[in-house]
Amino acid sequence: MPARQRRKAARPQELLDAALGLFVEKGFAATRTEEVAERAGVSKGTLYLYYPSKEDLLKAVIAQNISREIAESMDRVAQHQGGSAELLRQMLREWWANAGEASCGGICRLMMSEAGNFPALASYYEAEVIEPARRLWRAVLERGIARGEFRPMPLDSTVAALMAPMLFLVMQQHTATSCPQLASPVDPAEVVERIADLVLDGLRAPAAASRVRRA
Amino acid sequence: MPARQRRKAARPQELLDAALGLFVEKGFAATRTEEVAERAGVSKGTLYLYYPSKEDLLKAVIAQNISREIAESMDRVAQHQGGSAELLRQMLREWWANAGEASCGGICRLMMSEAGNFPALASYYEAEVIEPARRLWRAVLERGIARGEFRPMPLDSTVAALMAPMLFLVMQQHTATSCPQLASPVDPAEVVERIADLVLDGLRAPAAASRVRRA
Amino acid sequence: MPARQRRKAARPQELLDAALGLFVEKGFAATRTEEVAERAGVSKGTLYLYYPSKEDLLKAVIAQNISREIAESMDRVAQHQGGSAELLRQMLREWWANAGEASCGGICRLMMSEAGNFPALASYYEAEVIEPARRLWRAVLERGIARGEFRPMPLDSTVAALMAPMLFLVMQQHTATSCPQLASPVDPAEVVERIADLVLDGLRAPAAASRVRRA
Amino acid sequence: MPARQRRKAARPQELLDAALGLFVEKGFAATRTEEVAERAGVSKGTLYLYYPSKEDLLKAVIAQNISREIAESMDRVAQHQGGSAELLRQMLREWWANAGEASCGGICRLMMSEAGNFPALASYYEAEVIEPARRLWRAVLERGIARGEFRPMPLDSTVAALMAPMLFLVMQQHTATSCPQLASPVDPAEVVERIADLVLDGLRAPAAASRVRRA
DNA sequence: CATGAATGAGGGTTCATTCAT
DNA sequence: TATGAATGAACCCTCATTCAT
Repeated sequence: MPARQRRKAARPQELLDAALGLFVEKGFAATRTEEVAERAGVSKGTLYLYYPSKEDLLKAVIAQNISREIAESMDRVAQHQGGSAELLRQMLREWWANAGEASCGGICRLMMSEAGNFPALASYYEAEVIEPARRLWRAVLERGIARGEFRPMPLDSTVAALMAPMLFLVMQQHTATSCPQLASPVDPAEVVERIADLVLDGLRAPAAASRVRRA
Repeated sequence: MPARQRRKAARPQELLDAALGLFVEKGFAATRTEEVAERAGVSKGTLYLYYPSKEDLLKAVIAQNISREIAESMDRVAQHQGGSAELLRQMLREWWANAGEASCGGICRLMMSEAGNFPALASYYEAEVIEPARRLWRAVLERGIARGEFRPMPLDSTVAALMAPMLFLVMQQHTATSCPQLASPVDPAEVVERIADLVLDGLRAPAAASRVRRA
Repeated sequence: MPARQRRKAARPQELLDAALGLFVEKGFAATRTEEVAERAGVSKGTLYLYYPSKEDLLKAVIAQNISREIAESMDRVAQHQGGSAELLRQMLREWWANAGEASCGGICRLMMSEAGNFPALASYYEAEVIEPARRLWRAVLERGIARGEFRPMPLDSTVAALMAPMLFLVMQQHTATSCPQLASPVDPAEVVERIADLVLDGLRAPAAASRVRRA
Repeated sequence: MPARQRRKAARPQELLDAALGLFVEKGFAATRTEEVAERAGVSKGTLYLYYPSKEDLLKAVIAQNISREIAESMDRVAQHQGGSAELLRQMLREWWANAGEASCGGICRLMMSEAGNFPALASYYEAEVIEPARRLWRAVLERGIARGEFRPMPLDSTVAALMAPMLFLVMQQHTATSCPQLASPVDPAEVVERIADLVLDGLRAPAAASRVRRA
């Protein structure tokens, strides 16, 4: 494969990475297309060979980066053996590990800012990211209930109650990248553990809970 | 006071209200100064008689709107009589009532998007809003521990674990205003109750907790 | 009336005049909006206070300049007293006087180049300019036939045969403004007379013609 | 000659044909070089192997297409036997047949739009196309006068008066290709006949004309 | 010769900001 | 003080042209 073609094949991903970084750091509006091109090591015009507009670039950034991560998490959950409490704690940790450090958190933040200006993008995000994630968490809760490990509970509100703090943490983490003043004063990983401690007490089936406490 | 002067005295607040609404609906970058002036019922030029730039307007919006709400919440907590669990649940509800429906949620969202571009603003926000809020929650936890109602716990991470879901909910609520696709499928007030249920189980002192369960 | 308002009232016409001149000299695509603004004595941004886009500016240029001239010519024809041959000759002269020296010729030329790119504009031009002009010429011919001055004839094709050379002359004249190489080597006014002679009198050999003249 | 070389030899003409078609349909400015290449079945870069710039391509298009057609017409005239009136009518028809349906009309239109932006091209066009055409028409008139078929006349203005409507018709015809709204409502071929009738026969009232005819 | 990825100057358009009235 | 016409820097995007392969 000639060098030129190798470059061409790599371009879209290089541009997406550059765009992701800048959109997440500075916001969509505050990022100039020329900066994206520069960070990707190409000229302004080249960007437009791959993405027809700045908005399409944003769509591609979101489309590409998120669906994949969600899908991977779902796989891991499906294969879990063992207690549901441990599974849930692991999911919390894993989400943090993925989203907190990878791009996902930045994208959540981006969507929260830009959704109003790009309704089509918001619909896509809701359908491809948020809803699958909800199903993922719901599956874990149902598993726990079915196995008698979790007490019966209203599923939808519990799912929301579990996702909310995690989503905030990943957004906060990415905000801190470009704005250290707003960084969490405690290590977010520790907060994740604390969240797990708190909610697992509330989720456990009463019998199990008392047994644990007595131990 | 003649009507003209009353108008003049009210101008800054009218401009701030207009700016708050628009910044929160559309984002800072997507809001034009002319729109702000129009919503406030003045001309484009008049805006600049009161605020020297769009950025200064943003600062004033944040400065004005938040500190007040935080201060009011702190007052209510200081005056509470009764159980700490109930106090905490009430704080969660109250925050939701205030922030979810008033402007505070929109400002959180705004800060999360714009902090990177306005570091000075972020510092101000951290010092005047976030840190006081943390002190407020910490005070409640310390009260509960001191009264034997809550078990001993790592305070900082618990505060973060409590604030995170609430902050997410208010941001989500305000996102939904301009983007219905991203609205929560469950009533956020219900999610607040569910959060309270979950974390209070985890916070209660063991003795108290087991007593509750046995009952 | 304050000076500022007087300026504002005059702006649209100043911009239209500047745009007409430049579009006609250089063509639509080759004219930069900044040039139009400069010729009108304002800055680039000001143009957009009056016309929302370059294309709308072109529409306004055409709408404004032509309909008026056509309407005036129709008036003059309606009021003519005397022989139809002389009326027709006078119309040819007048069209040349108006169109050849005023803006109309430039606009014909502009339409011929740009019609394909702006179909809506072409429809407007056909309905508001071309068709009224056809009616004007047709009216003259019908008048002559009714009065026994002209022989019966196929009207539509005769109208086309009369308009064609005149339209060419005005376009040529305006081309010559920006391109002297293509100027007519004979005075177009003389060509107009010659056209009148030909169509009124024929190309026949002197013998036949002189017999006619003697009559 | 191997196929490859035949292809290579044909390239310039294929490019010129493609360019002619597009320039005439959309105008010079609105045609992208890539479109020309695509229509000619080559890549963008290849175009530049044959023509050093878009402008040079335009020059070649004009140079190539017109001179040839003019030359052919002149030949036919020189060989004509018979009456000058019939010769002239035949020339009108032939011009229409050639120019109206072939490329010449499009090029006239193109020159009229672009002459101002390309003075060198205009000079070339004047010298190679317009002036020879004038000589052609003048020769026909002189022939008629010499044979006593046409009355003496001012030659230059008569030539202009004859060419003007024909040039307009071919331009209009080509405008109609890309803009049906501006198409002539009468068949141009019919208009050509009418032009011939008029200029050969006059617009006079039947009385005058019949006297002539009787002679 | 042929390709097509890459370039970057240039132009249309927006909008925060100014200032004459 | 209030207005709103005017400004012009900045940005998105296009496309003629180049050049490594």
